[in-house]
Amino acid sequence: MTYPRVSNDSADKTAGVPSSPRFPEIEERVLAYWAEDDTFRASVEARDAGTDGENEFVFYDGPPFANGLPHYGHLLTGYVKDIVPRYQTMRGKRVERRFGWDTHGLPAELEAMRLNDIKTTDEIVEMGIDKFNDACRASVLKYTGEWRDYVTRQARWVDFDNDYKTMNPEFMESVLWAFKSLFDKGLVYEGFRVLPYCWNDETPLSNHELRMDDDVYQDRQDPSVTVGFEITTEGPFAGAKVLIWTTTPWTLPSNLAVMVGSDIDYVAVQHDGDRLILAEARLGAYARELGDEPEVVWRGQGSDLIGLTYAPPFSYFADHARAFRVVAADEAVTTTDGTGLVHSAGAFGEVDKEVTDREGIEPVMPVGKDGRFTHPVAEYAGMLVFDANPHIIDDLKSTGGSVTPGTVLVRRETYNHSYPHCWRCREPLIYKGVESWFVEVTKFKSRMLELNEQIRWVPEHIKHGQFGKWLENARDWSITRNRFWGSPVPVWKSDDPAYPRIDVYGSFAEIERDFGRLPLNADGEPDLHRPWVDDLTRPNPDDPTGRSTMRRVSDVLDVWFDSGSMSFAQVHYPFEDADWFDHHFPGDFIVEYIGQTRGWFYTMHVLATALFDRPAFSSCISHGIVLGSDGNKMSKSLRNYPDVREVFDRDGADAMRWFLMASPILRGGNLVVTEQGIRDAVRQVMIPLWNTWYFFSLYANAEGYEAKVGGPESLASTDPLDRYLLAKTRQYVEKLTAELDDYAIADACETTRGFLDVLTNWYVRRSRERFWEGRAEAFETLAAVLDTVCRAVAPLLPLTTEEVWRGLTGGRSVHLADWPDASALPTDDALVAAMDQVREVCSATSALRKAGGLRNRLPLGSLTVVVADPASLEDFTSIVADEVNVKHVRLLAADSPEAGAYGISQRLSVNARAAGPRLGKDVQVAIKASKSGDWSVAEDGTVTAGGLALVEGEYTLETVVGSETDGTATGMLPGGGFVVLDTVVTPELAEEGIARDLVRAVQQARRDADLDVTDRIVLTIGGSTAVLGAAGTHEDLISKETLATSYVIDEAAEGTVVTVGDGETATVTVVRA
RNA sequence: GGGCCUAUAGCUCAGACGGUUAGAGCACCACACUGAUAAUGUGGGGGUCAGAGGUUCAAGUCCUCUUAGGCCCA
Repeated sequence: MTYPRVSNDSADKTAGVPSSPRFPEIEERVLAYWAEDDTFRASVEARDAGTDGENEFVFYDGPPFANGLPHYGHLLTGYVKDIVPRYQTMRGKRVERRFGWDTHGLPAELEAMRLNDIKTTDEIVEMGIDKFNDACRASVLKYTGEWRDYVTRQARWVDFDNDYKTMNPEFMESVLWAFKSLFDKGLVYEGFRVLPYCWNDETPLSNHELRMDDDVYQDRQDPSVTVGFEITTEGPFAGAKVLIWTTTPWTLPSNLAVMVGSDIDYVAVQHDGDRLILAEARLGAYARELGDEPEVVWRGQGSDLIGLTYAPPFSYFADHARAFRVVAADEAVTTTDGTGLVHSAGAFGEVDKEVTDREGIEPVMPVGKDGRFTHPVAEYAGMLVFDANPHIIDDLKSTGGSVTPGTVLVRRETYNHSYPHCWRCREPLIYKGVESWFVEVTKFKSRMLELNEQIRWVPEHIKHGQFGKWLENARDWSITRNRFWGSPVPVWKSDDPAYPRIDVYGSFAEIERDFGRLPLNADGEPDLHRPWVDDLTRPNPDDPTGRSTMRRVSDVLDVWFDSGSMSFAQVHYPFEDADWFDHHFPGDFIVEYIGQTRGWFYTMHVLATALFDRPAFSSCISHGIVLGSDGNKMSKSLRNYPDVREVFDRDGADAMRWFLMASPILRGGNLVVTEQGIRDAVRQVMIPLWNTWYFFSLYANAEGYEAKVGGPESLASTDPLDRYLLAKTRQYVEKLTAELDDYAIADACETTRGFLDVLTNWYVRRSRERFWEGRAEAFETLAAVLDTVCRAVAPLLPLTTEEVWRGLTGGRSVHLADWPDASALPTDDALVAAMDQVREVCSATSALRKAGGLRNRLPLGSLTVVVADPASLEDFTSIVADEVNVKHVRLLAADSPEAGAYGISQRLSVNARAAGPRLGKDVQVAIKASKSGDWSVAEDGTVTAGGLALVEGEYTLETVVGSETDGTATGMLPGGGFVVLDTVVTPELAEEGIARDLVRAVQQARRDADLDVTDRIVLTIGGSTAVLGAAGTHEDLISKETLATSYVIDEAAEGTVVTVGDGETATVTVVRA
């Protein structure tokens, strides 16, 4: 037993290579071997980093937030994160791969709140921030073990021991450094911003959280009101009323302005003694109140109204500076609903805030963090804003409470609309202004766009599409959250506005310098988390009275600030490894799903631009979204996707890898996960590869042959099939290398699938006999190709190729091997082209047999192949003869007289690409003529079609052959030329056909008897006269093919009854010799 | 409402520069082949290339609009 030379199979070593492998079991054994052998570490360390890391390929792991188990999306990304580094490693690069964990943020806090059954931030404070943050820490670490299991099982090589976590003090110190650096560059400021806000959870939500679930937007019924505000500007409009419409009546006490569109047409109409102003386009919608043909007393545009002042609907902020004016907001005002005039409540809407800022109006905030009204809105104080709506409407109707006289309620109704709800508590959100610190992204946006030009995006359209557009519209980034579990905002402020001072810290050392100590947690370790960092206070140095204190602002940083910092924070830059970082930035490669264009890709790019004036990464694959088997988002409750562990156990990690990597998802499309698709990967790729290996081992073992992979014999065969395979392998490796260099992983899979098809369904099938004969050059060739293919496919099927390659070579690991050198393989494009033509010849001949009802085992006399260059096929006539089972193959030149004799007619086809530009419109005439037969060839060879002379190159003339004549059948070849099959069945041929049928019957009997391929047999054949005759004539053939050492022909023999030839009956008996 | 992507066989997708008979894999049917194969080969059915208009001698391909889906933004 020579093969497998090494196997991880602890079972019977003498069993050889299994013909029907159980891939998941093989995978488990390979994984165990890797773990024991520490192959991953060896593969990294086998490559030298080079001077200043010039030989390193830098990969950044985008940190997942591990608050649940990995799903297909994570696995998909993980496979890409494995393939590219594996490939680069084999190309000779040193590729460190550190796993990263995103640990901070609201999801962790919410999980901790759920586990501790608390609902509000007050309860968190009550519980103790230290205890709460301990709970957060525990919750984010809860799944790390499972993640490691899944990632290991999927055969992703990544360093878990030397990982990074965003909550580690070193990481957080680098984050502080980043904040301080931005502050020092003048790129950080404190401001006030409107965000979606959950009053129940007492937290603003990021856009990301807003869209956490599909059902965040739910239909909701809200009251909607149309209210008129009285104009106070002296002049023609005095006393008229501007009509506004809102679905949030509770924002009316905070009204600060009315927005109009400058170019929108407005009218004033007379109604019950009032003049009401609204958009002309909205008159119809108010017919109920205003009548079908209201009396229009004024017409104009929004620009005519701008600057008018009005009495605010409520008197709470009556003296507010610069407020209660009609202002322009062309981008925000439409006439699709409402009145064409929009009320602006400053801090309760994004557009509202933008407009009031522009107009220099300070926002007001009479709503507390719990969503209840506060001072000065006395009538509704303590009421949740939604609960206050009916009271506010009642007061508007009766002009009661603090409603300003002159304000009128024109209409009240209920309004159904899609409204955002908190993804966690399902309560309706409000928009609310909150204090926040910002990175002034707008200041360096143009530089971000410039640096984006240096990034290679896959797919390419992301660069100027989704990512580029997002950059163009970048707004300042709100980086603080009024929460608990996160990196602290390293800002200390004086608590007395009379003595203002702000200190920003960028390191432990700076903190220790000013506070005399480090923030220490309960275990006495330096810890930048709350509450420890909050404990650091000191007297305000700028306060001569000594009474005011420097206190940290209570916010923590947005988690995206953490993950955007990973490139430098994972190595504790600039406190350690500053030199290393300098040579490893930007990173060479990152990959995540397309949504990260506004997440991780974006925050990495923002911070890299602002801090280093460089992009953070050179190449980025941005893949699509994985969908369930029904085309919808994967959902646990719908059970619309196969269980990950079940797939690992049943089909294996390589099958799943192939399915995902070969799919359109890496070109930016979406992917529907189906079990069928995963099984197809096994069938189309893994089994062909494995069976080629099994085939090799079967015959090499039978022969006791050991191939010398890598030796001079490997590529030395002169056999045409071997030379063809080697040349084809070279083409394959060249193509694959180019594709992987381009990150075109799906293309690489398709290329591989096509190559394996040639390998197994042409080379191996056509070479069976030579292997059976034990031909050394065949073994050497196939071994060399298997070695090459294993190495080339190793990144795409790391587990399967490992088992095959080690079994073939006895080496330590295919992943320690070098990427195959295509240039070492013979190049012979002509040979490859000739073989492709040979396959066409066989294909065409098979079709003729099929049409003529001539079964394949029946030998035929001859096949004539008529092609342009018959010499190129000379080496392959025996292959053709064997493949299509004919006695002789004749090659004829297409222009030879004899070939002409087969021709029935000629066909003219016009090459439109060549003739079109010259002939213009007439080319259509020529084409039509060529099809209808209205063309001719003159004596001198001039071709005329439809009366138009064609010049050389504008047409091709082909000989067309008929389907059948007596005793022959003819068929066209796709690339030009044709084949002529001699269909005459002589008695000799018929007899040999029967003999072949007998061989087949005996082989089946051998199998049925469970004989080994090398077992010798005693064979007895009986049957009709024709059968006995064939068995006698072809005794040599039959006994050789079936390994019969004893060969008996006995008319009366009993045995398995089979039908052979043209309805003849035979009996065969097979006994092991 | 805006931006990007997608729309080709029952399914999943290819289709440089526009070139006149639009391909592949899977699935289906028939036949053949099979001592490596869970296969394979041959043939067959299956297409208004989402729709409409335009440019052109010629459009699946280029332009405009529309429709549907996805992603993002508002």
